[in-house]
Amino acid sequence: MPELPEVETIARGLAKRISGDVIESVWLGSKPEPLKSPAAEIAIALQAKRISTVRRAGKHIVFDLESARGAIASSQWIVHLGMTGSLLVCAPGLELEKHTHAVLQLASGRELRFVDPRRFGRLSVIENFEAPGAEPLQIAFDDFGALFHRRKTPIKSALLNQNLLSGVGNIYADEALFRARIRPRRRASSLTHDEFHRLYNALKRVLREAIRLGGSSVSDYVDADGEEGFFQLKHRVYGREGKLCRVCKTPIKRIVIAGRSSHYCPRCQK
DNA sequence: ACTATGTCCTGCGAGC
DNA sequence: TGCTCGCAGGACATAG
Repeated sequence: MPELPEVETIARGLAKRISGDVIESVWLGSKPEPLKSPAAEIAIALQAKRISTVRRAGKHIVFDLESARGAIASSQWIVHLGMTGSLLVCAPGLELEKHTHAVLQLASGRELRFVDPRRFGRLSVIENFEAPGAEPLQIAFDDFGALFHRRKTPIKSALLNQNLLSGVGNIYADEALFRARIRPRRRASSLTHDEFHRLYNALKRVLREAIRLGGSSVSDYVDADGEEGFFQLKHRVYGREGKLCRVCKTPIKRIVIAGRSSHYCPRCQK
């Protein structure tokens, strides 16, 4: 469900609310595990650890942990929300929502819960985690171009490849391509220097604006405070098949690229 | 090495 | 009202 702006919003909300809190105990649902690391390993790694910070890396939420006694322990709890995962901070004893897979009891008395109906989300404990791809908001233009300009795959697929850029998903790929006036099926290698430049800038702008508005709430996304985002009001192509382009009034088209629905304006995008 | 396709899950809305 | 179908913001394994 969440892409970079949504994950950023969630991570900021969590950082604000639970930084400094200590994990007293851990419950992990059994079942087909949404776990990347073994359950016992995760439970042990989280137990009695202090959450020093919460931040985003690509689409991952990173909890930096340290020993509750202040000793250095550079392990990190990594949460990937998949499509439908959410992290909730709530009062203890509140009835467990269906599809709750993890509950952390915090020293402050609250609980941090991981809920994920579709179970595409993943939990793991790693040391020195790094997302494989580059951060779209950090990368320099030259590196951005170098990442893509030899690839024969559609530019849309390349944008979704997390090993290249980390954090771009289906909504923001479509929205950035519209703003850059580039069709999603274009081979990445066919883009001109000017087009790469437009795409680079469009992607940064769209991600920054989405973060400012708290992300896109298109189905059930809410941030750590239970608040919805507002960027869906700014979508120009995503989810607008058949509706009129906000720029030229041509109906927006929907096609499938690499199994993902892709939206574009046949007149504005070349 | 790079690229396209299928699969993992549950829930929801559209259409009949 | 109740059923089936198609679709969903992600990422991986597998096949070509």
